[in-house]
Order: sequence, then C-alpha cells, then structure tokens
Amino acid sequence: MEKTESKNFLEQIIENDIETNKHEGRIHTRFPPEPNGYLHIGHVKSICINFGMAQQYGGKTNLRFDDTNPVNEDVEYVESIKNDVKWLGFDWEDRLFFASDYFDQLYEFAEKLIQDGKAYVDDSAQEEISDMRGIPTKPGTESPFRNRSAEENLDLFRRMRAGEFEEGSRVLRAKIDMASPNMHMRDPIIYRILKAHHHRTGDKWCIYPMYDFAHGQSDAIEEITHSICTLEFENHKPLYNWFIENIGLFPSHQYEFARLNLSYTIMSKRRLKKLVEEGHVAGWDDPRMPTISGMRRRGYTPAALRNFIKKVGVAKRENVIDVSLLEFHVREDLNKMAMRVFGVLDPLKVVITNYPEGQTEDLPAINNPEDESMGSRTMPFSREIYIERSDFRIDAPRKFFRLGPGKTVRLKNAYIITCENHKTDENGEVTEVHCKYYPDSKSGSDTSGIKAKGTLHWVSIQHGIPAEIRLYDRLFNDEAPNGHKDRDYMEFLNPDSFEVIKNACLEPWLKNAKAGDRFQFMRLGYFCVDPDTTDGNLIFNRTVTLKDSWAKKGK
RNA sequence: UGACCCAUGGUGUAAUGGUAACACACCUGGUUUUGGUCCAGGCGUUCAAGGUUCGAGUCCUUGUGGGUCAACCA
Repeated sequence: MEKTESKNFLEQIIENDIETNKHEGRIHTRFPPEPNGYLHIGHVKSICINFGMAQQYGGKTNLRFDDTNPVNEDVEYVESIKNDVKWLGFDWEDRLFFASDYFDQLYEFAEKLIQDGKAYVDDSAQEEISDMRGIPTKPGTESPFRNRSAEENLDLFRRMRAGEFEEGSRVLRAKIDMASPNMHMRDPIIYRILKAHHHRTGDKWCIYPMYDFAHGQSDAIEEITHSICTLEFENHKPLYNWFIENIGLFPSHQYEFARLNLSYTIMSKRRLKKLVEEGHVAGWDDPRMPTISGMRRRGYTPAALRNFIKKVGVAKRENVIDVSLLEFHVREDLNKMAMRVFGVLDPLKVVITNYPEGQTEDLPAINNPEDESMGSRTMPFSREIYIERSDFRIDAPRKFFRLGPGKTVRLKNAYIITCENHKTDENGEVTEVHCKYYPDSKSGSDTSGIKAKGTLHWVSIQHGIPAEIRLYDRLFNDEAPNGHKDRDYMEFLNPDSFEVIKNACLEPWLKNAKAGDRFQFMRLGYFCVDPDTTDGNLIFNRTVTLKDSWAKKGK
C-alpha cells in the first residue's frame, strides 16, 4: 500500500469500513464475469479493482462465473476468462465459484419468498408483462395473477421446476411495487422457464434465476463485503438490498464505479462480436482488438495493463481515456525489459564501396541500454547491408538527419558512412545506394573525428534472416466511433489498420526467437513473435511504435 | 415528462471548508551512436446563479448539461 497517495472513493469507503470494524475489518471482493464472451480492457479495470483492492487491504477475491443464462454461456469462455485473469497476474486461489453452484439455495430462497407472500407466479404473456410494467415516468399496473395464494404459487412454481409448463408460459415474480419510480422494483421477474442444457448443471434445471435474483444472493452466500460493479447497476441496488433483507442474508453491499472507455475503440461485447463475425478482424485475439487475448497477442504486458489501470483511476463519472495513455504504459514497461535488436522492414541495399569484399566483422551490440544485466551480443557486418528505405531521400531536407546524396550518418554499432552515389530504376525509385566508410570510425574506437548527426539501424544482407512483420494501427479512425447518433460505428473502421510486410530482414540473432518473445526493433518500435510463427516462417507483430518526434513535425 | 447518478485543464484523476495538484497529451530546451530513454522548463482547470461561512472546487438551493433504467440478458 502506497502511503500518502490520494485515495479513490472505494479506498475511502473500505478504509472507513476497516476503521469502524465493519465485518470485523474483513475485505472480500469478487470478479463476476458471465461466461458468454471474451474479456476486454474494460474488464481489466474491474479485475484490477476487485483483486487490487482486496490485495491492498489484506482481503480476498473470488472468481465467480455468473452463469444463470445457459443459452449464451459456454465452458470455452470460462477457460479463456480464467486464463486471462491469471495472465494479468491475479490469483483466486481455491475460490473459483459459479452462480450455478447456488441453484439449489436460490430455489429455496424463491420458495421462502413465495411462502412469505413476497413472490408470485405470473401466467401473463411476455408482452403483457412488459405492457403492465409501464414506463419510467408512469406507474405500472398490477398483474391479475398478483394475488394468488401462497399455496397456489408454491404449487405452480414447483410444477415450473418439474417441467410441466412451456418455456415462456409462466414466470416467478417478486411482489414489490408496481408504482415504484424505479423500474427494477416493479415486480421484477426472478425465475423463467428455460429448457436449455447448462454447461455445468446439465439438464437438472428447466427454470433459471435472473441476474437480480442470483447476483446479490451469490454475493451474500460468499459473504462478499464489497460488491464492486459498474454504474449501470446503480438502479439495481434497491432491488439487490431488497432481496438480501427479505430473504435474510449476509448484508453484502454494492458499490459502483464508472466503466472504462478508450478513445478510438469500442468496448461492447456485442459490437466486438460483430467485428469478429463479419470478418473485420481475424478473431477475438486479433491484435487490434481491445480484448485481453488480443492485447496479449499484440505484445502488451500484464504490468503495462495494470499500471495503466492504476493511472486511469476509479471514480463515478463517465470517462474516455486517451489510448495514448495505454500506449505510454506499454512503452514504459517494454522499454525496461525489451532487448534491442536490428530489423529492416523495408530494405534498401547499400554497398560500402571501400569495404573489402568477402570481409565480415562481428561487432558488439548492447542488448539493452536500460538494463546492463542483459549483456551484449555481436552482429555481423559486411560490404553489403540493408537500411530502411525511409532512411534515404534523394531530396533530403536540411533537418533530415539520415542518408541522402553527400550525407553522412553513423551505422549504429558500426561505422560512419557517407553517401557518394545511388541508382534508380525507370520509375525513379532508388534501387541501390553507394557509400564509403571510414575505417577509423568504428564504434567504441572512433578516432575519425567525424560527426554524424544521425544514426541508422542496418542488417548485413549476407547474414540477415527473412521475416514476416504484421503492422497494426487503431481499428477505428474516429475518436468515439460509438458516439455518433446518426452514424454507425462500422463507418469509422480504419481501412489501414493492418498491413503485412513479407520481406523484412532481421539480424541473425533473431533466428531462435520463440512465440511471445518481445523485442525493441531499434528506432522502429516494440515487436513480439506471433504464435503463427513456424520453423521456416518467423512472424512478428508490432506492439507499438516508438515515440517519433520527427514524424510528428510533419517532416 | 419519474427515479437514481455525475459535472475540476485537451484527456483522466486528486485536493475530505484553508495557496487547485499529479499523470498522459501538446510545446521549448539539454543529454544521447535509437529523432527512443533520461533531464529541465512551458501550456492550460473548478458548468451557471444564488445562499451559508472570516474563507467554498468542496456544504445548501435552484437551474443547465450529461449518463442510467421500460430483456423471461448480465
């Protein structure tokens, strides 16, 4: 726990609860995903808050799957969710739970409510129930089935459970207040008939509890002290409390925070799913997706994500976080840990005319200037090398500290060279650059006295290895793709969000890189090895570029 | 025309009745064999009107603006 740091409102509540010895000072939270999709950066915030708070105050966090709707849920998702939470660095220890673990208890709670005259079976059609609920500004009307006897309700409910009725023909409702200004209190449905196979309970049940009748009670059963969720559940809180009070359960309390929104992206499961299904991305783990699996594949680190969430803060007002803050934390973490290597994405041949043919030198290279313990390696240098095509310009302006006719640059870890000539093809495209080098300008023993303003990365053609590089950019080119009333978010898809480079050339050290390995390609950005990589085909994903104050100047 | 929640730089988040601060972004400059990192500096903020108070971003009232709620989803 950091000392004098300012506290967010949840920390203040928790510290106050500890001071007043509420729940004997015990802190117990839960992360309650529904196993119906993949986790995204919005969930990362929830995970970090729920696990983070407990960690910070010596408490515990349960992982509980809210699996009350078998129609949408699947074990595939529970495995991916567990994997994602673990990868982020959090541990639920032996506390892996499912709302479905409590179906028997939940059923008993429902019978108790019926016996107490606080719940009834409604035979109305779905549409009738909806009509009778009224609208927010006008009270609803009571169902004709509202005043059945407890005996009749109990009998009907048991027969619902026994499978005697068709799906949709009856529901169990809590008997609260059809005139409540809070729509959730207008006799909410708490059980519906769903003749569906459940991924854990199989065919044991044909009635399933609704979210409102499962979530709070599950919290109470697990004796959760702080049930932290997002703002849209604020209106559910009176109902959450109503069930706890009327059933007589452990007094879990719900607290709400504002969900995370990121600029240039969308966060709804439904919309992300559409991107996948319509093939706008390669899958849920496409590196452009804001999913945890996508960001993992892209090369983002768990620490970067955690630090990002910490900086974003926790409050109750709607927010849109600038993606640049995320990128900042990705770079910050990678800068410390990523080995520096050389790779040329768009090769341009350079011949060093006065360098002896057939000669090769192994030049030392520091692996990470930020971390001496990462040591060094050597890189082969020879007469013919590749440089980045964008590092050469025929019409180089004054402030272009790179190569051009007559220009002098340092080849990182090697020699200073001066451009003497270049060849072009019939289209005026540069095909080859001729330079001379200064033998006494070798890195580490430079006595030439020549000053080169720019430094370039390079790869010896003879020694370089081929690789495929996948470049990613933001998926949407609008800051708030979902924030336009008259335009669909799909209209803002960035057509240039993905580019494949097939003919990149990397320094030979990289030949043994393994899937998931992260590197900084000097001067270009951070890259990681994609799992599609095979023996003969090295594939890298660009995680994020380096900051580029030159590009920003508009060149 | 209901209930609940929210309102601080470009974006976020603090300030708990007492000098509005921190991060990102942006802009300068320095260091640099990465136009990276690092270092130094700059820019810019309390929705409005009343009220309480010696003193209000903070408390009260009203207004304005925004969000949420009318799935047998969660």
